[in-house]
Amino acid sequence: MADERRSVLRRALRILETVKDAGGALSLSDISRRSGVPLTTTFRIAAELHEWGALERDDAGAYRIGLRLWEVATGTPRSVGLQRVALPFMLDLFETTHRGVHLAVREKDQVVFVERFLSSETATDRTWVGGRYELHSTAIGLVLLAHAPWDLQEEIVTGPLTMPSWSSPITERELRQTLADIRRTGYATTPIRQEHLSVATPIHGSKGTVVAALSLILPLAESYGPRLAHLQGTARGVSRALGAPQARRKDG
Amino acid sequence: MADERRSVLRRALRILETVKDAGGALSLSDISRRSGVPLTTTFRIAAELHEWGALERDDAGAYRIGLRLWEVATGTPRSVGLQRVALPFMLDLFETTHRGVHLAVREKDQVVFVERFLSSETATDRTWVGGRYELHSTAIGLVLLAHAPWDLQEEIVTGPLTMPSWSSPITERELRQTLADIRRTGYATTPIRQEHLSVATPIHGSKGTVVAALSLILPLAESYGPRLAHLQGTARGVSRALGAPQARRKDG
DNA sequence: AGCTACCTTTCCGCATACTGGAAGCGGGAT
DNA sequence: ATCCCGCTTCCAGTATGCGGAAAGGTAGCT
Repeated sequence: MADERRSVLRRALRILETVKDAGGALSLSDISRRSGVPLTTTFRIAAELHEWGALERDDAGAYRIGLRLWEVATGTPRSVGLQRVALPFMLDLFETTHRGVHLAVREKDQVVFVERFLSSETATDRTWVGGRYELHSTAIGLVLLAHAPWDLQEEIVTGPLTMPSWSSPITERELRQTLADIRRTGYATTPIRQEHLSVATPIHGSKGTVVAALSLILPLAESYGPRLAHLQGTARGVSRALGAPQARRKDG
Repeated sequence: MADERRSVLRRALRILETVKDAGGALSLSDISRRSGVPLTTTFRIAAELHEWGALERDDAGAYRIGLRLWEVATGTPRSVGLQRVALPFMLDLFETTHRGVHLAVREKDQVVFVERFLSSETATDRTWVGGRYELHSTAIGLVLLAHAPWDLQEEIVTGPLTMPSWSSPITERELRQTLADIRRTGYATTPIRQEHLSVATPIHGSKGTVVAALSLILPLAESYGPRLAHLQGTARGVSRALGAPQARRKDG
């Protein structure tokens, strides 16, 4: 908050995010309190956002995210564009395996889930579409990290490696080794809450670089060999549909 | 352009929309030209949007809609919220009928498609998710119009009733009758390009009002009776999942 | 009814944050 | 080597956004 300069635009975006984070509808005063933007200013900006359609008001007058903003977001190449291509492949994988399927991309130093299907047994999964998570603590994030720009990898590898409570800690050395293994073998695995195993593999874009990752959640008991082949086949299918070069091995 | 007062926010939103409408990535100068915002100003605003994540830059430096904006749009109740609830019902309907299925809501005087599945034979369909269309020229729009606020209905009914080229013109009197019929029978039909028939029915929200509509695209030759029952059953399922009161008939 | 409490909206003088032309930079084409 | 086009930085002027104060609204309580 300290270094955040004043600016209508920044405040407007903060207001949008505040409303989004609330989940439901928010009153004007609520927005003002939660965002830290003075009430009068919130009023003015919210009114403008409402006029345009980025915010809507329900019958009680409370604000929520507007359809027009969603329409614009419909044009996001890395989420909607990717999702549109990947959906049929994911559905196919889901129907044949009946295991949780996740599709994610990297946004800076985090992983963002773009689409997912949950099997009944993994329905307790805490992730959600549009949510952000650490790169180094899940298989899907590790795949994305292993193919991220070198300086980002260094930054994360040498940074604090906090892990989920149910997972064992990891050292810098181990993580480096893990990332190298992922690049070599083409897939990553991580246990999930001592009951399941997440297996993830990269998806390549038209320039051959890794643009996303696909993962499958399996019961720990199940051997993952056959599923991995299926997962990788699906990922290859998506990559091909995205126009990826058919090279045998290509890292970005 | 004349009455549109200057304002960073308005210009920022216009820039976002310009980038969205372009479909792909746009250079800074392109954004400036297309949006009519002076180059320097475009530069400043685009930089701010980029910093926040509402815009991204590809490797050529061109701008496209950013993931962060999409994340915020993930919290849009009327599209994503509705879609999340309706998806399984729609998939079920699609799998049993193998006909095009559309889900749409009303935004002011237009219909916006929120989700759809196309059968192979209706793949030439010109609509797209996030697209806007006239309320009075499709079955799904007519359903939404029939349950819209009275003054909006009046405005449209008495306004210019332009129709798609392949469709026959309609008079004010006919349209009023059509809307009344829709409210009475609970569904609407319109022919689509002389080959198909669109059948649509309303979806009710937790307050009993019509919040969306569902449609099915059938070959004109096929009798729509059985499909209509299926469609209405699906719509009832979605309404129930949205917490709609189980009333036999309730108009909003 | 009257009172209180809270939320929304309007008002307005102040000054700050936005503006956009001009000029400098860089890179690709002729 | 020169031109052209697009991106970025600079800067002085002022339009535009700012936010406290006070006026409407509405709901709940005594």
